[in-house]
Amino acid sequence: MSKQRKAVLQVLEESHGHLTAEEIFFEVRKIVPSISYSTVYRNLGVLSDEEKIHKITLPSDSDVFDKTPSSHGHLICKKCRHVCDMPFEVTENSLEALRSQGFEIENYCFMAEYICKDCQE
Amino acid sequence: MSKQRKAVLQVLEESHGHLTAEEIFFEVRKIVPSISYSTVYRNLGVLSDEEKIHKITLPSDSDVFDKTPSSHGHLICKKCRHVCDMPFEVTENSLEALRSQGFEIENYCFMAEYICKDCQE
DNA sequence: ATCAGAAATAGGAACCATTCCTAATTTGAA
DNA sequence: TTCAAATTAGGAATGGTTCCTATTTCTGAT
Repeated sequence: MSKQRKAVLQVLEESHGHLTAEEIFFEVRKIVPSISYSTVYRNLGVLSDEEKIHKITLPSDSDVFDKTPSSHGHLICKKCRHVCDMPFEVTENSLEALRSQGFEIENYCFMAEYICKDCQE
Repeated sequence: MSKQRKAVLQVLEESHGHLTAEEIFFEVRKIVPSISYSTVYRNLGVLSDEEKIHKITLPSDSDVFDKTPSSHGHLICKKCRHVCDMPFEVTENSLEALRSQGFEIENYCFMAEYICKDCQE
């Protein structure tokens, strides 16, 4: 694994979990200053394909990359756009319901907007 | 309501329900041949704001516009990219579970990839 | 019916996150 | 060590969507 790819993975794993490509780019530059944007994107793609990380496409926002490789739901604050994970059982129950109706789900994206505690003032 | 906006709404309502802006543009041109792309987009935006239609952002695909105005889940075929609605109870149950955990959901997007019957050969 | 202001339009430029291209460099297996 | 395969940096290109502007079309009060 190239030092660039290693650095991309490291930044994501040492983060709180959800970063945009831009955030990753600026963090990785602290480790590999010469790295280019395209290398960050390519490695995020490779790492997603290898299922070491997970790409999340949010409506009207940049993609976000998640250190947890499997699909799971996300909650995003309508005001500050901060992303957090949805409780595991919620999505698990939905998938179970879909499976029982004959839909073999291979991958999914469940994103819900709410207003987080910090923004509720 | 301008004839352009009326035509955009009409095309969507007479469709099976899920069309991209491009598909809408070409259909609407049969009714109002002079219409421009920007007018289609602007009106899709206005109609979404007025909650007469609903915009769906799909990972790695163009946005899709839905004649059903409220949020609901979607199933998209991994091969042919055809979109259909998720059974209502599935998403309703998930939202209920989130609400019971204190998350007041205002809007959501639930999209699951599967392989539809036609593509399963 | 008239006319002023408001709303909407067509067309095209701009935006911007992401992908693609290419020549040069690095990697790792034998 | 060697050499093909993989990867890189940098920048150009892409493409869906939004924005800009001058012009046209409504609207409704007189």
